[in-house]
Amino acid sequence: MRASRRPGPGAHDVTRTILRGPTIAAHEPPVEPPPAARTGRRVPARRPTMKDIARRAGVSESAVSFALNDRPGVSETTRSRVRRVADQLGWRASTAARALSGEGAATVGLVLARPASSLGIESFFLQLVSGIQEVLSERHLGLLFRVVAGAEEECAVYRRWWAEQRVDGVIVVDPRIGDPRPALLDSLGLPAVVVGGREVDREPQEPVPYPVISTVRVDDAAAMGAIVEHLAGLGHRRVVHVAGLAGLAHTTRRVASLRAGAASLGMSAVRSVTTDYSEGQGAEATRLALAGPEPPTAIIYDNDVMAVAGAGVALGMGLSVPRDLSVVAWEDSALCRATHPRLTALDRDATAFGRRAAEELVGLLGGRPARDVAQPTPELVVRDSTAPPLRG
Amino acid sequence: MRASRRPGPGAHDVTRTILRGPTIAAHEPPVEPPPAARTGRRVPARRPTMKDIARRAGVSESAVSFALNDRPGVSETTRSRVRRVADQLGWRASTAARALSGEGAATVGLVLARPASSLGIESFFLQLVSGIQEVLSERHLGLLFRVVAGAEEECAVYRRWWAEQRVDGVIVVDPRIGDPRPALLDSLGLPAVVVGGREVDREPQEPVPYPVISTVRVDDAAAMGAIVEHLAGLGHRRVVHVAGLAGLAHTTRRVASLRAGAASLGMSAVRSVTTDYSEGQGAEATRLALAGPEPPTAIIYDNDVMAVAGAGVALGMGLSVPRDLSVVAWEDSALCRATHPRLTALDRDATAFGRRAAEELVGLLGGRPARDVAQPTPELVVRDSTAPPLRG
DNA sequence: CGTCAGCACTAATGCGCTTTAGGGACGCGT
DNA sequence: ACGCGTCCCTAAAGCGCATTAGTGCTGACG
Repeated sequence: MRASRRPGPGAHDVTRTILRGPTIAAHEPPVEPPPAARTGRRVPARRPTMKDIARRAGVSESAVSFALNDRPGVSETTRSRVRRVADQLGWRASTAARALSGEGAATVGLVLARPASSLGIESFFLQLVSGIQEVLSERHLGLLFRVVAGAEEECAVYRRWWAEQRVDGVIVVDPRIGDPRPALLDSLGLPAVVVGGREVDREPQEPVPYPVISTVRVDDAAAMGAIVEHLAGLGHRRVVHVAGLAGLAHTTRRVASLRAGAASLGMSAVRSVTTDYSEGQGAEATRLALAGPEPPTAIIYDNDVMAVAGAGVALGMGLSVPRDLSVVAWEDSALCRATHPRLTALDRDATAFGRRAAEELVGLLGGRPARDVAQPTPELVVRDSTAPPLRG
Repeated sequence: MRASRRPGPGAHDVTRTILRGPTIAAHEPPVEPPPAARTGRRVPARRPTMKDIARRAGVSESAVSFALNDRPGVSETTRSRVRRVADQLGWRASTAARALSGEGAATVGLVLARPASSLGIESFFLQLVSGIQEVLSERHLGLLFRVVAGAEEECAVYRRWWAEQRVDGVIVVDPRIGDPRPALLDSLGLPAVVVGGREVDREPQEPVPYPVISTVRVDDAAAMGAIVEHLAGLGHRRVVHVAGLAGLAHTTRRVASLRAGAASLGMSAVRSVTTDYSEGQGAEATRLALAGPEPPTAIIYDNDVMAVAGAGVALGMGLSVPRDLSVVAWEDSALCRATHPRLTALDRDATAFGRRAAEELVGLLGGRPARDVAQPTPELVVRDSTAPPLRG
C-alpha cells in the first residue's frame, strides 16, 4: 500500500531557469516526456503541481502562487501567462497542501445523529443537504457527511474533525434541550451554524450566543399557531399532537405553542405525545388516541410518515378522513400529495433552509460575526384531510 | 482572514533534549504555559502536533512517528510512553499533513446526480449512505458528499476531487447505459465501486472490468422474476410496469426481465413506461394505463412513492386495491407499511447494500484487486395490495 | 581486543502550497 | 553621481507528517 514513489536524493531535479524577464523567458523549456509515455504501462495521470507550472512558465513557484491567488507581486503579463499554463495543465490546488499551510480544509461538516432506521423516513434531511450543497458547491467547499447513533458520538466526531483539521466549520441539526454541542464547538473554536435553533423570545435562559456560532431560527410558534387557527376555525375543540423526539428543542417549542394557542382559542382538550418519528409509533399513538375516552377530532403529526400512518389507522378503525378525523402533517412531501385523501401539510422548504444555513456558515468562515437569522415561517398547505368535525 | 500565525524565523524553537536513553529522559521538560493562560483572552485550543509529543516524551519526532504508526525502530518502552503522551494530549494526525506526505486523504466521495426535488422522495439514498457510513466510520474514513444536477457535472466533480487530492476513492451510483464514469475514473486512477452495476450475463458488451473499479451487482432479473411469478401465480395476465429513469442501467434490466419473465409465464400483455420517479409521473402513468383499452390488473412501480401515488389514483377512479388492481412497489419503506392497504413490496435492504459497497471500496483502497460482488437478491414482501384479479 | 551486526534513536528531506524576506533593475530627485 | 523608493520576482522557511539515511552504543564473535 505504501509504494515508494520518491526519487532517490540524487535524482533531485536541479533544472533552473537562466533567462530572466517574462518576455524572453523560455515558455516551454525542454520538458522530459511524461513517465507514461516512457514506460508504456498505463500509469494513472500525475496531478500537476505548481512546480510544473513554474517550470513551464519560466518563473519561480512563488510567482505562480502570487499569480494564481490574485496577490500583488507579479506583473499582469506574467499573471496571465501563469494562469494560461495552469489551465492548460488542468491544475488545481491540492487541498491538503493548502490546509497544511493554514488556509483551512475548504470543507464543512454535517453530522446526523439519528438511528439509521429513522433516517430513510425523514425526507427532510436529503433536501436540507441538497440546499446546503447549492451554496457550498459554488464556493467550492466540500461537505463531509456523517451519520452517528447518538449525541456523544456526535461530539466525538466534532472533536476528531477538529483535531484532524478536516473541516473549517459545521452545520448542526436537531438542537436539543440541554445541548452540549454549542459549548463544545465554541471551545474548539469551530465555526458552526445551528439550524432550527432557539426561539429568541421563548428560551431566554439561553445566554448570549457563542462568538462563532450562528443560528438559523424557524418560528415554530407561528407555524403551530397557523395550524391551530386553521383547526379552530373549522370548529375542532379536541386535538392531539403526535410529536417527535422528546429531547429536541423544536418538539418542546411545538408542544408549548400548541398549548398556548389552544388556550387562547378556547380549545377544550389538547395534548401532545412524543414519538421517535417512526410510522410504527405514529400509528400506535393514533390508535391510543382514537380508542381513548374523549377521542380527538383532529390530529397533528410532526412528520409526514406518521401522518400517513395515522390516517391509515383511522381508516382501519372505520373512520373516514376528514369526515371523522382531520389530519395535519408537519412536513410536506410527495407523500402528502400521493396519498388519498391528500394531506393538509406544513410546507417548510427544507432546501431553502439548507441554503440559508450554508450561506450563514460561509459568512462565518469569511469572518462575518455570528448572529441569529430567521427563516420565513412555513406555510400551511390546506388539502383534503382537514374539514369541520362531524361530531362536535 | 489570513491571520499571521507564524513566528518570525528567529523565534524557531531550538530546545533540544540533551539526556539520552528512554529511562532517564526528562519526561516533562519545562513546557511554556499554553498561550491561552498567558493572554487571558479565550483562544481556541491549539491542536497538538507530533512535535509537542516529541518534546514532552523527550524523543525525536521520527521516534514519535514510528511509535504511533506501529513501525519498527523504537523500543516497546518508548512506544508506550509516546502513546500515553499522545493520548494525554488528545493528539490526532492531521489528515492534511498525512495526505501531503502521500498517505491519501482518508476520504471517499459520493456524488448523487439527481434533481434536488427528486432526492427527498428517494429514501433509498439516505439508507444507502448510512450503510456506507457504518463501514467507513469504523475505519475512520470520511465521506465527502455531493449533490449535482447531471452526469457531466458529476464527472467534473470527480476530476476536481482527484486534482485537489480530496478523495482516495468514490462510490458511484445509478449506473447508466453508456456510462462515461468508469472510463473517466479509470483514467484518473481513482478507485471506485459501482453500486447496482452491470448484470454480468446480460450486458456482455461491457469489456473486461477496469483494474480499479469494482461492482456491487444486484440481480434485478431475479427480483423481477419473483414479482412476475407472484403476480402470475395470482392469475394476473395484464401487467404494467411503471419504471424509473430511462437512462439507468437497472431500468433497462428490469424492463427486459419483465418481458422475458412474462413471455415464459404466458402473460398476454405487459408493458413498461419510464418516469422520473416522481409521484406526479407515477400518478399520470397510472391514470393513462387504467384509462386505456386493455387496463392492467396489476401494476409494478419502480419505487415506493409512485406506488403509493398510483394506488391513490386507482382509489380516486373508484377502483379498489387489491380487488380491482394489484400494486407492487420496488422498494420497501415506511411508506409501504403506512398506507392502507399496506403495499406488497420488494425489500432491498439499502443499508446492507451501502455496507457492502463501502467494504468493497475499503478493500480496493487496501490494494485488493477489483472484482464484481453480488448482493443477495431482494425479497418480495407480500402484503395486502396484491390479490387475484377480479376480472380475468 | 578489534570488528561487525543489530538496535534505538536522531537528522534531514520531501509532499505542495503560502508567505516573508530579500535582491536586482530602474526611475526620480538632489 | 549618489541615495532612495518601486516594481517584479526569487530564495527560503514553514505547515505536520512519513520516511530514509545515518549515528552512537551494545553485545557477540573470532
